[in-house]
Amino acid sequence: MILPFHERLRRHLAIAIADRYGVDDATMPSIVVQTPPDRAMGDLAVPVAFELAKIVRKAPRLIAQELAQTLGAIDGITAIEAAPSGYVNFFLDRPAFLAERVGAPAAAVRTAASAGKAIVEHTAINPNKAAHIGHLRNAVLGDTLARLLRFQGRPVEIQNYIDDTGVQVADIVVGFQQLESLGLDEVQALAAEPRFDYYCWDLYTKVTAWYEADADHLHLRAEALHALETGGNEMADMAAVVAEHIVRCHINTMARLNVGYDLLTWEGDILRLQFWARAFDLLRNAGVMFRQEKGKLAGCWVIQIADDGDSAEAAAGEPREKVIVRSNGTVTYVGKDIAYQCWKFGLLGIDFHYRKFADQADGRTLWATASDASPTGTTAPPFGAAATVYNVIDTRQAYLQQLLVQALRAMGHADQADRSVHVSYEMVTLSQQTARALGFDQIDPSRPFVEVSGRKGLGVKADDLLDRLTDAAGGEVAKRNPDLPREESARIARMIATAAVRYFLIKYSRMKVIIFDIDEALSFEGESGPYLQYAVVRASNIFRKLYARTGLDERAVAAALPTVASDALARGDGDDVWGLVLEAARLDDIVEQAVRSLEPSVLAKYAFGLAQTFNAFYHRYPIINEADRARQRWRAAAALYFKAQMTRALDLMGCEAPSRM
RNA sequence: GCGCCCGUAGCUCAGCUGGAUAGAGCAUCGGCCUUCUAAGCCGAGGGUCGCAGGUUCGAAUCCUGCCGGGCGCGCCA
Repeated sequence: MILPFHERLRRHLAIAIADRYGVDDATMPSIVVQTPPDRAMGDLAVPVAFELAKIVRKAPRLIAQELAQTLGAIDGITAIEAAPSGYVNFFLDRPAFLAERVGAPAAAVRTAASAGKAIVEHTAINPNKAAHIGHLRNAVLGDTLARLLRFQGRPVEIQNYIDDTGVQVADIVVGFQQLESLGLDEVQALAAEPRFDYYCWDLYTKVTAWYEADADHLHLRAEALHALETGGNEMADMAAVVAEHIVRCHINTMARLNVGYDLLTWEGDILRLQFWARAFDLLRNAGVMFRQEKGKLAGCWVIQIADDGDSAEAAAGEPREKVIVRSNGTVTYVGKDIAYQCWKFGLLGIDFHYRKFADQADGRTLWATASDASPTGTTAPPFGAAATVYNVIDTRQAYLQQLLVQALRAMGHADQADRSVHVSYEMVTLSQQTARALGFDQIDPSRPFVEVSGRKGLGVKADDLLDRLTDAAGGEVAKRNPDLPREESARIARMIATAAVRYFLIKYSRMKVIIFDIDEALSFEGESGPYLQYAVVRASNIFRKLYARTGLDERAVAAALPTVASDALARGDGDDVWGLVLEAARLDDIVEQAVRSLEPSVLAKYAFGLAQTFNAFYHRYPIINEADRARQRWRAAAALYFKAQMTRALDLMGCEAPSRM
């Protein structure tokens, strides 16, 4: 909508209410604009008469009637009716509304860019094994959020944190050395092979079992971890090889889902560039962090936790403290995270060096942090220093994220604390059936689901899932479109697989545990990504034929509309056609709502409903064979508008609309 | 023990800042392919919105307390 229609309506109503009832700004009830359940009732509905009933001491029905009279003519609105129930209902000027939108460029940018840059951090998979469906939920949520923000005109920077110096990578190094007896060169050669991430997936499982078999083995992990943090040794070199190659595997997997990034932030660089030392000073000088001298945490640097609940410590009369620097001088995960978060807001006063990491399919360059200045002299765009930071991390880390915000606030950065958003979401688990199908027999049948575990190798690998979906989609495409060149058919199969996965992971609200069932995920019917794509394909087919037959093109359809009178959109007969138009017009509001609630599922549900509306329209109102030219044009215009809006919705979900399927 | 999340149809889930008869997909049953691709459409059955109170003209939605399930609370990340 060019000028938010609801806002204009609210203003008119506020004036009318003030005029008629003498209600001033202070007592003015909030005016909610909603959609009536039935198109015949109206296009917009306002229940404000219920609120006013209290103030004015009159029946809502009467108030609604009086408001409808008082309002008078409003541009773009053809009728105002007071429903017996007490609602005030508005009818839009249907032909004008549609004519204005058909063929119009992408929806208007609403949020001013002045809101500042947003950083969205997502994915952050430990670079020691293949990505699984749990990781996909994170990436898809983050990527969709980034697209939604960009749609609103917000500058967005997508970062992917790479924990290349953590225990998980250390475990793989231990595995190579202890279990496979491989040296650096051999690992290097192995890493260059395809599916290195799959190889490590299995190795990781073996190492875990090896630790469990003998607890003495664990000291080797500690050794490796220390070597990784120190750097400049064979273990660290091997870890670097592993991490670099696994990250490339992850990037390729994500690219299959149209997920891309702007920057990879390597933990190793945070360590080498002394980001932590800087954050340490800031925390200490602000008095947030101090050295504990007594008790069991003696020798640690800790921060006190604002804890209103009663933890074991609080019950014992001890203040709750979180260790930031261990007594052996190493920094914890929380410490590194605080440093990173500070850098994201530009509070550290120092920056990374950068290197080009890869070129991505959409043309964007993927950069990575570096510890040394680039010898080639390529200059990277400015990174960090955001106004808002969205961290997409599962809900199990809610406590840590809360801590991070507390630390920022305690350091005196209340503003940044307020703009640190934890986009939390529930985990992806496996259905009993799917876990069994994967060959896991040690499953407790009394539990509602089976938790995915990278350590145990229990999970559906992302690439396996995508392969299966692509195969299935390819078969369907070939069956329906035997004349399609193989290459084209493969391209479409990929689009369908992507949409199937992305939609599946987006349709649940964030705080719902997804119990992944392979058969359900493989379905292309009903509420699924392919269903949405199919609706667009049907619309495309209409226009391919219509243009060929009539010589009209999109422009001609749009241009001819304002002069064509028809009951195709009239109240009564035209309700269905108009219903499609109005539904398609809601995209902007939906995006707004999805961002406000950080809930991409809102967009998914809307898109599905819109596709359903179109499919019903499609079956009832023929276009090509419609003899009445005026009707044909208005219907074509409605379908055209649907196609444009649905394509935008798909794009926001990271999905493409195939030409055929 | 404390904190957070979930509880709506047989199953999986929507239900926007409280508002017009509680919706969808899957599953079941019954229709629709000489007419824009049936990955579709139309119809039927199926719900004490976990339970009990409270606020309100009005509660699936807000508040309180229970019940059931999940997760988190480390010198791990």
